Amino acid sequence: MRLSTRGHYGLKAMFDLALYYGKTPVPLKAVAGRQKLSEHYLEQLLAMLRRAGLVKGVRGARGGYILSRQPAEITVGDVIRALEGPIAPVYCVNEEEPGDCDEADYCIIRTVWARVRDSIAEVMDSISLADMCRDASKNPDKLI
Amino acid sequence: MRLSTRGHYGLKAMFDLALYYGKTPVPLKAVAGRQKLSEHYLEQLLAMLRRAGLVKGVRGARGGYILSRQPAEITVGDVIRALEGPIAPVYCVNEEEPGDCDEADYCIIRTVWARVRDSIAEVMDSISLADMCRDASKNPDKLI
DNA sequence: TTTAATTCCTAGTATTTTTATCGGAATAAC
DNA sequence: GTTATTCCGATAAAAATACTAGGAATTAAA
Repeated sequence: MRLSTRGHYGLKAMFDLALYYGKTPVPLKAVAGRQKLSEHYLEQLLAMLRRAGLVKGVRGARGGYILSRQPAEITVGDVIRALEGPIAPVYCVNEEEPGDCDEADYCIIRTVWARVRDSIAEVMDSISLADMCRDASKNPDKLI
Repeated sequence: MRLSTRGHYGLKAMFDLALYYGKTPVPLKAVAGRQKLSEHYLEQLLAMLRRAGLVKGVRGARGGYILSRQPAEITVGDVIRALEGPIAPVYCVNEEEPGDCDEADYCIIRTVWARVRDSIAEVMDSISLADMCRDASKNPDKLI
């Protein structure tokens, strides 16, 4: 039950952008520097987030990235789905197009994974970037 | 957020053993045949489950595997931890020995993953093999 | 109009993890 | 002693992950 670094780094980046929401675009380099991530790698993650409609890129000097919606309108679930695909502990309980357990046997197992999936989705969908910023402002140590 | 096939196959095997609990040992070949899994691969999973103390191997002719505790005493969480390691969406919120996010920054992220972890663990720890057998007996179609 | 800062794009590659496969030794029932 | 089985260690193939590299396109500002 591991997230890949895509999800982890991607959420860091989105949180970073949320903290700067409403200001000038944030250059990739700034995010990568603060989060100590490879620029090139992070760039790919931001491309995925852009294609998913979660961020916008502003090209040219003084460009950077900005969230395409308000932080309150973007959840952890949005970010993770953009980077890791639909939430699904196993293929047969995929949120979008559940693969078919060709044999209809043993599907008690499937109900277990469905409960796990729902529980993950519920948590992720209930936390917005704005929630995270609010928590951060209560603990200044944890700010950037 | 994917489980590897180890967890998926392993839970299938444990459920299979639970359905035969109290009877003669179940040979690997029988489990593999019913679940349509590679014998050799399943053997490795059962070795992991044995080392974790969840099953016992009975060697020799008429041997096989049996659960080492009653199905009510074994949860999905036990099985998954034995096969996939401690539940942890990311290394820094590992259930057992959380890796240290050397930089103390951005750890709002960590609280998010901790909530995800707890929610997964809560579901997995609340479902026992006995619960699954009970559900199965209500839906005879889903029995072996 | 040049320069510098930046996103955007495509491709490649090294590493790690996953998913097996193989062959045989040890054990025990019949 | 034969057969059915677990147990063990090694290896290999496949897939995913995590990154690296280089350069084209775009834009602000000097």
